[in-house]
Amino acid sequence: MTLSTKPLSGMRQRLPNEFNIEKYVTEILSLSSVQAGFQEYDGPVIEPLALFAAKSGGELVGRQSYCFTDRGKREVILRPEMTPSLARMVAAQGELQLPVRWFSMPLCYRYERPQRGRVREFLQFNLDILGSESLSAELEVIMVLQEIMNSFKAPSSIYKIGWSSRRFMSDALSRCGVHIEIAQEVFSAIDKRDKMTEEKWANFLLGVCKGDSVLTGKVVSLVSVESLSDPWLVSLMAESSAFEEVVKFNNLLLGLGITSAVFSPAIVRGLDYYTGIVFELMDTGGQNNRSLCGGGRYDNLVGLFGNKKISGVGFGLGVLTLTLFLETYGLIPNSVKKASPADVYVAVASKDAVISAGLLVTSLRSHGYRVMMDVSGKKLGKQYKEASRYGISYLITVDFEEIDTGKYKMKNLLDGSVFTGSLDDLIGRLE
RNA sequence: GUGGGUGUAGUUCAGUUGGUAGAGCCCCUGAUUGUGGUUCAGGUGGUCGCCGGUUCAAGCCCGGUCACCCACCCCA
Repeated sequence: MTLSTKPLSGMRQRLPNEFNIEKYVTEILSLSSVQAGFQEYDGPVIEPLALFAAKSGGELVGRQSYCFTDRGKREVILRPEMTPSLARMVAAQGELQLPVRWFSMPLCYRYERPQRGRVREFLQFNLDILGSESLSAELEVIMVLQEIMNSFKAPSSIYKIGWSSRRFMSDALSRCGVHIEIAQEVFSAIDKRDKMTEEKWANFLLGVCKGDSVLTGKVVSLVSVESLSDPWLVSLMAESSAFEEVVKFNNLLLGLGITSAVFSPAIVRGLDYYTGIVFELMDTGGQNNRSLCGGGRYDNLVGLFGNKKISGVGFGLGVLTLTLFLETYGLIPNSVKKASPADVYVAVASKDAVISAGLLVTSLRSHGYRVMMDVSGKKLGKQYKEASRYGISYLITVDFEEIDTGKYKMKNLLDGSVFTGSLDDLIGRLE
């Protein structure tokens, strides 16, 4: 019986070229975080099931997780997301200086059927601020997100950061007359709005509201609101602190000129632990239906581990979904897609020249160049071909003549020019 | 978990009303070339996903099964 050449469904396996692209993406994410004063952390891949059962949302743990009983009879789970682990880490550090600004690039696991932009093992960039209740924390996090998109040279026309507030929506819905018992269902219905036509959705909502057409009409107006100064909304939300917060946050965004951030009352977010401002990053072109990034404020997560009350705000961003987004808009530079593995290829003309070639290679490497030496033992023509296929710019041939004279022939494979000189000459010639 | 689609060479795909398998690219060899890129000549490579059925005959028709892709669900 022969083994399959494929990895398990949805599991990551990347060839060097694909790896290069992923590395380009993750490095920009890390760099943007570091530039904003965030520090990197990591946590365990395997966690107790209870950590997620408490707060993540039923479906995520119930149906979409890799969980099993380990040899010590513990119920464990391959982490489907990072935030609960983060909350525990912060809760455990009594002396931590708050607020903390941390980021991470964990592999996460979800047992779902794979499709475009969704696999079972995926990198999810996470960036959080814990221990600040100020709206500045939300603002800071969105500023970083904006800076990330700028670093990828993504024009603001191709994406938007939609945001809303859970607290505001709860308040607004109850002012519309939505009974607390169906509030959760209404939330979930609102979340589905983009998935169907307006008519269909209105009908669906009518069902959730148990046929109350007046109520349905109000909810429809609410999620259709485009401006925070909409008179109907302003009068509905009179003296609402949640509304004041939303208005204040909107002004902060306007003040900073973050125009890609748009108030969108229909954004709810699926994870149960979000409490305040929530946001997500979406492709406006419709090419990538999945949100690239989702986040918001969670107030009570750290409280699971004791009496401490620490509020946090942050987001998770799928490296795969982001990469797909960048690829559909041609934002992965060619230099990344076709990165050559070396600056110089050292061709070995005969077996007896190996030692001399090796010495040359060592010397060039010590000068900081990426140098590949032939290991095929094939004739020179083939070695040229290999170097050229790798996209390597320079090729140095080593043969008896070179060994005797100490002068090497270096060919520029891009323009075909040949240069002859000593090792020092060559180094001077390399960029 | 639900629905749709596709499985033929390393890869992208053709394959007629059923008659024993084809192309481009890649790869290999040789010639040409400024020792690689160009051009030319030649070549390797396939239990047609798997199992069963119909038939004189199945890549093609039928049933089953597996795998992958896409969408829903959920979410990154």
